[in-house]
Amino acid sequence: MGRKRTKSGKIRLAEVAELAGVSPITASRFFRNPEALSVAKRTRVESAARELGYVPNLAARALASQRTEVIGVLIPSLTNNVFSDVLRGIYDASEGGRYSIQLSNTRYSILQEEKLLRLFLAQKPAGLIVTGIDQTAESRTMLEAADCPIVQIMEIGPNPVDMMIGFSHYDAARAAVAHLFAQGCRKVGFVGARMDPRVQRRLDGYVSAMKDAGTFDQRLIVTTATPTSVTLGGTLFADLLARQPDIDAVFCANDDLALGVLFECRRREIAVPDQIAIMGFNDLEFMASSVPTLTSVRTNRYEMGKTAATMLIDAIDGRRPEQAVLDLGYKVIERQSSLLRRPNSQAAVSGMVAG
Amino acid sequence: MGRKRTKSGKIRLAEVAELAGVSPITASRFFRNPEALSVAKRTRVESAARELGYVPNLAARALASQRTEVIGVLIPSLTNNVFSDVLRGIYDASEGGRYSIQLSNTRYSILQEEKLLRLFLAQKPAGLIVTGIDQTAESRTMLEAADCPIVQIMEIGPNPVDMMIGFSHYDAARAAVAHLFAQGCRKVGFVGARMDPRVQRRLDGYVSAMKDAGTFDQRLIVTTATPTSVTLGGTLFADLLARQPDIDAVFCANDDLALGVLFECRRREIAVPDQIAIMGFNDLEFMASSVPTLTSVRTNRYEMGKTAATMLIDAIDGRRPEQAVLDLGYKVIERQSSLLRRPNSQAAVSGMVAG
DNA sequence: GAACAAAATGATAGCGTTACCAACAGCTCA
DNA sequence: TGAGCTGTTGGTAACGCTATCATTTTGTTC
Repeated sequence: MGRKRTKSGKIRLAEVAELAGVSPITASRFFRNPEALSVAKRTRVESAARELGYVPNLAARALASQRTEVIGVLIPSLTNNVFSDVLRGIYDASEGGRYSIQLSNTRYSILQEEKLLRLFLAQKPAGLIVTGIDQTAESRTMLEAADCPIVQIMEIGPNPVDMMIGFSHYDAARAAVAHLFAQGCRKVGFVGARMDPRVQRRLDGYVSAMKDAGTFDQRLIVTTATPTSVTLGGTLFADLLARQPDIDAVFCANDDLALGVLFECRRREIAVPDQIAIMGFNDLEFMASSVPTLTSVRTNRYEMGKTAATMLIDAIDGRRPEQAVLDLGYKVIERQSSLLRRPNSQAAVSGMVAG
Repeated sequence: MGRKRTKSGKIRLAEVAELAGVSPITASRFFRNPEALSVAKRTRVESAARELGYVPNLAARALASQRTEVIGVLIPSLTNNVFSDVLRGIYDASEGGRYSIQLSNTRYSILQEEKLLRLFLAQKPAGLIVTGIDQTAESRTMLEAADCPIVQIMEIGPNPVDMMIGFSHYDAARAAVAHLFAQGCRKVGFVGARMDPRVQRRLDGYVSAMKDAGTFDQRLIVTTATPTSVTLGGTLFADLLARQPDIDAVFCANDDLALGVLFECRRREIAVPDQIAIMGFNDLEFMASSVPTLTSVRTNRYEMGKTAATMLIDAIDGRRPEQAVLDLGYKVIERQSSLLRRPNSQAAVSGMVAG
């Protein structure tokens, strides 16, 4: 009896095996572990597959092998530029490989995250990338019980579930404030929105640096749970000014806010940096382009995503990374908006950088 | 013989059926079409499933039913704000439903798109969302042969593959230029980057409007294939100025470029809008916040994504939309950067809006 | 060249679900 | 009363692949 196609005319593994003159299971091995075949059969299966245009059926593979080739990614927001850079890194690293990315956004809610986690884990993903270190106890338990590699991204902290890549937002904020102090600023305001755990830790870093310098004042802090935006930066800054007209610098929890502050200064004809210095966080592209250019803390977001996905895939394939926790560091990028007393200093203050 | 669990301890449909006292196939029907069961059995299956914490095995379902519950989404870029808004709409619309989103980015390459399309179609997706109307002939053939609903997003044009949702970039650009003319501008420059098909059509709209007014001059156009950025806006504007110092307006193909132009004007102490009017495209959030505020053309990106996904899911479930092509229109948002002779006019010029 | 180990290959039996068709109950209508 | 519906339920056989273990082939050693 000749080869029999499936109804839909699709090529199955059996057809490839028949053309190659091997058993289906040998053909199957070719796609999973080519080295296990003799060179002769390897070539035969390869050309048979190409000739027939064989495409493996992932559903059948998943059912038979009891695992999927899906990497789940949980991020808080699809809109935030910060995450789109990370995402790009993740997609770039996974491209061309056997694993596909399944993306979901938690909308900055750890309960939503827990729900999605449950959903993901039910599908037995090959690996998982989750944002941050502030999961619910229930999520934490699920993650620890999951039998797949997991990478926590965006920040580092104690007790990683598995692997971890990011940097210390606390330290980065301290470095930012230290830079402003070095420029001669004393009354440094803080403007923050959304106040997710990482922004909160930046605030903590700011508070500790201010306390160290003996210049801490609760009234210098303006925050809101509202999602961040450029417009909001202006609004919050206006609030801050109304309360504390004599501030000499503003540390913004992100660059959008910083841009909003800059615009608000322009509207009010406040000279930047002469009257007020401005500092952002993340170093988005536009920070180097504004007038004046805006000082920020550079974070390696693309690299973070790319490395996270690479580490994860390696771990899935049984190649555990040497160090499970990777600190990608940060770097204060000094620009016009904060250069006061030392206008010619263009040196950068770096955080710890691993790798 | 009692119920026998699978090795992994997972609950299968068979266990649910046994507890409910029905056959597996009846239990299966409960999850796909509850109305087909009698009320008694429906209740029994439902509580059995809940009691056992049953989660369907998607791989088995896909294998048996010969189709997946995956919606493929092909977009050119993960970084571009424009697409992140669209994506958010798509995810919001699909959330909680049975379909999951599989995202890939084509990096603005129609060859990459063709490759990804082939990959996607091999998995028999439930539906497909693709960006734009400029596929390769091969892609077009594959799309037309695909036995799933398809939505083309971002723009509208003739010969939809299936469904289509977007707006006319050509008309939107013409409306933008018309607004500038109405403000008394004559020498309107064009600044564009990346030059993907939609930007190209905006350029075409600009050219046609300029020709209609008899003010067209090839030297007023500065474009590059480089990815867009704020910094690039400044650079391109500088090129334009060097060539045509006497322009009185700039129409930017997107808002990032417009912001870059604004900064460059500030650097050169060019008064906006008095010396040069600026107009962007997309109306990103910061446009309303800059100094001066920036005129732009608002496009309904979130709604586009949300509606596209909703239409697609409806079509998958057999509820075809009344109209296969949806024009979401656009709206010129007049702001300070372009208000010259009629500084108090805040009226908006709208494009055709369907739905 | 026999004995053994290692590498390569194959046969069989599922993986958990749904498609397909058959069977049956309850109802309407003549 | 029974033919003919309609609505509901179940039995059987895939879906296309891989895990497991058995078997064959090849290589190595003395």
